[in-house]
Parts: sequence; structure tokens; C-alpha cells
Amino acid sequence: MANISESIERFILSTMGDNDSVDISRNSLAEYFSCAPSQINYVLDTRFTFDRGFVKESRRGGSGFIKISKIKHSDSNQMLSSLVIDSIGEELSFKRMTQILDKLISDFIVNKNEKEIIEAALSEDSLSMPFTIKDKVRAKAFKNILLKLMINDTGEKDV
Amino acid sequence: MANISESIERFILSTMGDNDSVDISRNSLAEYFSCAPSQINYVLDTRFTFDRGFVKESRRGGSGFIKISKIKHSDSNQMLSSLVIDSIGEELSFKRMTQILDKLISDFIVNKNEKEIIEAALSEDSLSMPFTIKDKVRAKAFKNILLKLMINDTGEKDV
DNA sequence: TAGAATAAGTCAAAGATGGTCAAATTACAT
DNA sequence: ATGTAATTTGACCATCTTTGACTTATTCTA
Repeated sequence: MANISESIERFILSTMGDNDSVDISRNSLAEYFSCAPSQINYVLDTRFTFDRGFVKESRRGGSGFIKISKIKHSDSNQMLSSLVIDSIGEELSFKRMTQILDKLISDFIVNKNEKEIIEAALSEDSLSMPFTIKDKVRAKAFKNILLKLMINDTGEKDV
Repeated sequence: MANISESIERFILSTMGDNDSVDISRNSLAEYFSCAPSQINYVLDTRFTFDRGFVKESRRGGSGFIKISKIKHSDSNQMLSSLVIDSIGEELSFKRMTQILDKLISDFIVNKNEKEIIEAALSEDSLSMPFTIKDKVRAKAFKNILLKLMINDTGEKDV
């Protein structure tokens, strides 16, 4: 006897089908399955994780939504995810980030402009805060950037 | 699906088209969308902000009006420097940064990818630090990015 | 010119979503 | 049978939208 979480997971998966992403309404889904709305979050947090190849976005308030997107299994995403999961740990120095960016440039995953933007955003000067957490914040921020690069890959192309 | 505010936003935008400004009547618009007149103000306050490149003028009473105009900037460096010097202060919320980025996109100073990179880098999640200096850090980092954009301006454009 | 009519502005409450966290419960493996 | 992990639930929080009562400004008209 399958538990509700599994049903919800299958439902979302089948709704998504072959598409790259799906929009759901947390409350409607919860009502449909007669469960607490927070159970939807539970399913999302345990099943639609980054490790399993999903990223999520959401908005609250009237006509809010939760959007679940699949991460494509491209070579570049392979590399990005190994960076996020293994290579970059809890801390990341500016120097090391620069080296990683150089590698990403040579693999055509980012361009020079983007590299410079990222460096400006996460420079020692920008992250003016106690030393102890600087590298931690940079690690987290940089991983978030890489995640974003991974989904940008799947979607429509823009200017 | 789409909420009324978004419809109103789109309506105003399309009415404006390529023109520099548009005049609307708050009450007529509200009636057209069957909403409270103050909802028009809500849309104006949240979507047609200065940061997004709009200014508003209005007059009450008989034959009153609301005029929405696009801000013109003679060149991008001028706009960037006014942002760095005047507009952005010591603190910058994520939301406000997003609005500024929208404006930079519409002026072709950054593209959507770059916007998303910057948002990922300086999101609430990225800047998850134990202190309440988040908005300060974001302000500083964002200014550094803008500074970098001013320099990059000379170079060739790439995807 | 005073007062009525006509607009727009402000602000706070209510409504509509989604998020977090931890306690309670259930399932599972040893 | 017992301890650990997974699931379910609910109370409380955060954010965005919608509505309405009350205010202020401008014009029109008697």
C-alpha cells in the first residue's frame, strides 16, 4: 500500500511527462490528495531534489505557483553538478573560484563577461564581511550560480 | 491563472507600445478590469517604478489623469554611474535589485542570462549569513558589478 | 466664491498562496 | 521487539494581491 508521498511523486512525474518543467499549485495538489499542504513540500524536498535532477522555483501570494524543472543531462551539466556536489565544499576562496571560472570558460560554459560579473559579485571587496564566513558565503553563492547555469541550459534561449 | 495585476500591467505596457508615455484614467481602467481603483495604484507602485525605468505624474479632480513615462538615459554609462552614485544607497533589497535589473535588460545593458547569474549570486539564499548585513553586502556587490559593466562596455558583445 | 462633483492618493485589513519546523505517527530493518 | 528512518500533520511565518474606507486635490457650476 503506497504511501501518499509516493502517489504525489508519481502524479507530478506523470503530469510533467516529457516536458522540461511543470507548474503546480501547492494548495490544490494538497486538496486533491487530501493531505496537509506542507506534505507537498515534503515530497518536493525528498524527491524532487537537485541530486535527482530537479530544481524548483516558486512564488507566494495570489496566483502563486511552484515550478519544477528537470536538469538536462548534458556534458556541461555533468561538470557543473560534480562541481556543486563534490569539488566545491563548504568554503571557496576567490582564487579557486577564478580557476574554476577559467575552466568553465575553456569549456564554453560561461563567457568572459559572465566571468567578470561573477568575479565582481563575489570579490573580496564585495563580500565585505568577517573573514570567517566570507569563503562560506562565496561557496554558497557560487553554487547557486552554477545551478542556475544548469537550468538555463534546458530552457528557451534569449538575447 | 494570471492575476489581475499582471493583466493590468500588460495592458498598460501594450497601450504604451513604443511611445515614451501614456495617459490613463484610474477609474476607467479600474472599471474596465472590474477592480478597485486602488488596485491601479498597486500595479503602478509595484510595476511601474522608477527602478524599472518609469516616472509618473497625475492630477486629481475633473479631467484628472495619470501619466506614465519611460525614463530616457543618454547612454548606459551615465545610467550606471547614477545608479552607483545616487540611486543605490548603502543597502539594497533583493527585490529592488531585481527591478533595477529589469530596467538594465530593457536598456540592453545586461541580458537575461546575466540577470539570472547576478540574482543567483546575490539571492537571499546565497547571502545567508547570520547577521543582518545582507542588504549592505548586496549593495556593495551589486555596485561592483555595475562598475564592471561600465568598463566592459567598450568591448565586443558575445552570447 | 462656496459647494458639489469628480478624480486620484493612502493605508490598513482581508484574502490567497507558498515556506518552515518540529511533534506525532507509521514503516522498516535488525 | 526495538530503534531508526520516513511520513504525516499542524501551528505559525512570509509574501503578494485585492478590496474598501477615508483623504486630498481639481474643476465646475450656481
